[in-house]
Amino acid sequence: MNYEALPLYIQIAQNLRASIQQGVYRAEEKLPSEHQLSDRFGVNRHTLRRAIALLKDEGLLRTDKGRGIFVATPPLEYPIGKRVRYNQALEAQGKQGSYQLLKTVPIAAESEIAQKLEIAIGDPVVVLEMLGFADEHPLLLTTRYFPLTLFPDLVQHLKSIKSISQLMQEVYDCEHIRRCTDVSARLVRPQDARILQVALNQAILLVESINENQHGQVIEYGVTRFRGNDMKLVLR
Amino acid sequence: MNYEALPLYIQIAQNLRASIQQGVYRAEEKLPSEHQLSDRFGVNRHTLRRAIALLKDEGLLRTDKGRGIFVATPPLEYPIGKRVRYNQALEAQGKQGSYQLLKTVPIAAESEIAQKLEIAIGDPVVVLEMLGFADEHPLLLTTRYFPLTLFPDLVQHLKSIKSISQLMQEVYDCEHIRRCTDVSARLVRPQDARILQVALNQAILLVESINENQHGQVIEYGVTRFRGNDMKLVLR
DNA sequence: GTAATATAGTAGTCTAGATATCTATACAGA
DNA sequence: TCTGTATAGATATCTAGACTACTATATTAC
Repeated sequence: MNYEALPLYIQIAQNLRASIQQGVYRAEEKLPSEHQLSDRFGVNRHTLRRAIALLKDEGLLRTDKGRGIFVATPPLEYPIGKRVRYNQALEAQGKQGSYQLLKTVPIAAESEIAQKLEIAIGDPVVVLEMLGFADEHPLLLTTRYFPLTLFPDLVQHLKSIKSISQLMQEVYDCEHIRRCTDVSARLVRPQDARILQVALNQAILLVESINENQHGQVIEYGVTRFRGNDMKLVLR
Repeated sequence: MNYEALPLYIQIAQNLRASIQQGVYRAEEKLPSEHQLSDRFGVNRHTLRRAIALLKDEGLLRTDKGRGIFVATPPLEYPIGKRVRYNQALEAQGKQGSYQLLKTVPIAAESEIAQKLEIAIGDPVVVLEMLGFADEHPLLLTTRYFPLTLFPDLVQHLKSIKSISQLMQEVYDCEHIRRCTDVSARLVRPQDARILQVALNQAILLVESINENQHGQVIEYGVTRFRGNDMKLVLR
């Protein structure tokens, strides 16, 4: 029996992962091109690409079309405020924390998002990815979708305003009401594990929520991953 | 500008996603083989596989090497409301709920249990361990503590009655109302994994609940472990 | 009848190559 | 100086085919 016969693309991913962790390639540094790397490992370019895909999934690498493969920077870049009520779960416990905005991407709604937000497919939506802290420790990672038709210039406002709830209230005169919340348990995804600073093979709480305003319009669809051991949702 | 020029593998994923949501393929049903699907969509097998990979990532599909592509079973929904009705929730989704009583042990309450049940240390309590099924598949494992002072002869009645809620209602004239529910995520314990028939290193939902009767007396403290992938708590 | 074996069908891996699309740069022309 | 264009190099997508490993089933041997 050949115990070491892991697929090549996994072996290559392990090799590159080690190189990055050992500092052979530093943050934001450009790796050799796919062509060079596939030559170096003696595999086909497609096999190498599969290894790169794994590492992208883990959040270790990032690829820019036409530019190259880069080591991803650990996400500690755009803090936009402190002491924000970033979700009902923390509010329910009267806890507050801080968060960092990791990503702000405008997209066109594909079918699932459109359905959740009750808008048409293709309508403009902004995706936020936020990392929430409690006592300086990463606690949750949330991906939130807001319809841009209801909130024009949301991306602009995000740069200057501290709290999403506050922004909703003050700029758009919009309440932030929970319509529906689904809770399940999952194993942490590799890319989330790094950001949440938990080991692989840890359990997380997966909370899916839909929020609406005072007129019953859906204003947000969000998926939050809580560190399962640290977090206990309390329902009363 | 070509706005519709999404990559083929994304279009195919959307197509299949819609088919699943529309019930063209039902839970646990086998999809056509990769060969057949790539023929149908008129693309290469690799392109199709990429679409399948997307849907596997979303948890919509599952592939078994040598067998085929299958629609993953969507998680059961478990509404959390005031009343506690385990079987009704399942039956609402077309599942037959049933229970197996694994253990019935009368004990004297130690401090934690006494505190949760709001009784004195040493008071008589009965511990139930129950395995809950949905259509013959183990779904949850629950350990429940009932104060025997409120429910004399509970152990006797358990042998003849199927539903705890029903027993409470009919024998003790006692409502079964949710006071407090805590939800977190854990890795399954090895001994639970065997009973729940899940692999080790799987995530489970850990639900801790305290229930009271119509007079505000605590009648139950319970700890339930749900199969995380199969169950979704729904709060509305 | 049962167990071993052959066979067909399935998903997984890997190679090979073509084309598309995006980025950076150099260069020519206004 | 600015702008458009050509070009080289990069990633992204797609096709084609070979081979591996696993599963289910039918067939054969006993």
